[in-house]
Amino acid sequence: MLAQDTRERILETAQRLAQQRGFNAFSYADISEAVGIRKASIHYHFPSKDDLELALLHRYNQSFADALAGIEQSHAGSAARLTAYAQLYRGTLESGGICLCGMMASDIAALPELLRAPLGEFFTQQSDWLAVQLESGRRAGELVFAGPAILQARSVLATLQGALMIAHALRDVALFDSLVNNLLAGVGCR
Amino acid sequence: MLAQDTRERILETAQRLAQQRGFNAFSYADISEAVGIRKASIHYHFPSKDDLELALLHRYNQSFADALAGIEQSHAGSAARLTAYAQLYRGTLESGGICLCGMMASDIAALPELLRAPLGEFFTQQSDWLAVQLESGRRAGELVFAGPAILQARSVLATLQGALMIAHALRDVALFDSLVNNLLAGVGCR
DNA sequence: GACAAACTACCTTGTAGTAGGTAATTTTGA
DNA sequence: TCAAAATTACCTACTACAAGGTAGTTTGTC
Repeated sequence: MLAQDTRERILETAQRLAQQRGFNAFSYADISEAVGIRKASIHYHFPSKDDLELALLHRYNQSFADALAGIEQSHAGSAARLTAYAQLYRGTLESGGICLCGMMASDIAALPELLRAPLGEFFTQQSDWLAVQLESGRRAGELVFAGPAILQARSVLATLQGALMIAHALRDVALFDSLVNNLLAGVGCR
Repeated sequence: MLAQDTRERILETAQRLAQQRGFNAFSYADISEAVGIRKASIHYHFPSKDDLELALLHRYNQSFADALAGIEQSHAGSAARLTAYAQLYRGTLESGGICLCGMMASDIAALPELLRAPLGEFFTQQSDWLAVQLESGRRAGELVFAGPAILQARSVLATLQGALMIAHALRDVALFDSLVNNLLAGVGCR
């Protein structure tokens, strides 16, 4: 088995566990069992848990950047793009977790300081992208909302994160869907 | 010292730590140090951590019920009541934490099953109260929004929880304030 | 032979929880 | 009424276990 393969499987497992349970509720032993290697071998790839968590965040930011680019390529209108964006979150909900960065935001006070920067980047990245979509949608007459697009973007992000968290706790995907519908209707999506 | 006193101080400390760090990031040792009694004495009041966490949730639900009654008594209009409601969350943010139930929602998969019911009650309690305020505000011509009040109420709750979480992670109270302003403006509050 | 990637075997610390004891207070019954 | 019995609220000292992490070794591949 290739090294990159194992490294990737460790990251995948760690991400899944972190999104499902939280950053202080998964262990090297959990990963070890799921991946099928010994605990010490994980330390070979990620010497400390801090290293693993940092890699997790960077990977997540990158995968979201890719997903945003994918949405822009496959969806033309702003309304369609926002809808597709919400589906990204719905996916994590269906696999039993919340947004990795939402989870990290909750757990931040119990995590190493060096995770703050990439976490901040995530929220900035998402808000900025949403603001671009909202603004261009408004200019095209496709969307309707008041005030600065960046403020509306942050509000959309907060609502999605909150909806994800609540729907996760109540194990109610339909609740998430209805909140997303309401949210999109609020910016003029038909 | 009275027993009720010690019990209460344990609960206060545990709540603060849970809101700041999360349910899997505070220990009996942490509480022991803060309260000034031995670890074993906490087990006298709360035999298991499950017992403590359950008591924490019940206490939180009760304190929120009291707070809602207080708002109804001290604030007349729906807009004023919604504003006061948002300030409840702002308080926890300023003391370095998020909503206890928001934190528990994130951590739910790593927590005992018996906490699900009281957690669900919290979200129902809050949504229902918000729906009453929204509906009566709309009838009085004080508020403006489309669709069922209960859906709008859940949306408001999700946004507040999400805003709290993000502002907590970024340590940015001003961000929370701007999101609250935007949220209230969205239902027609002036 | 050199290196990467895994292994076994261990260490230290921190975790919830238990056993048993003690001093002070409260309850009980002749 | 007042001593015996029970209860409360704490303590010291411990257990069992799981956590992250380390040292040194083996295995397989260029």
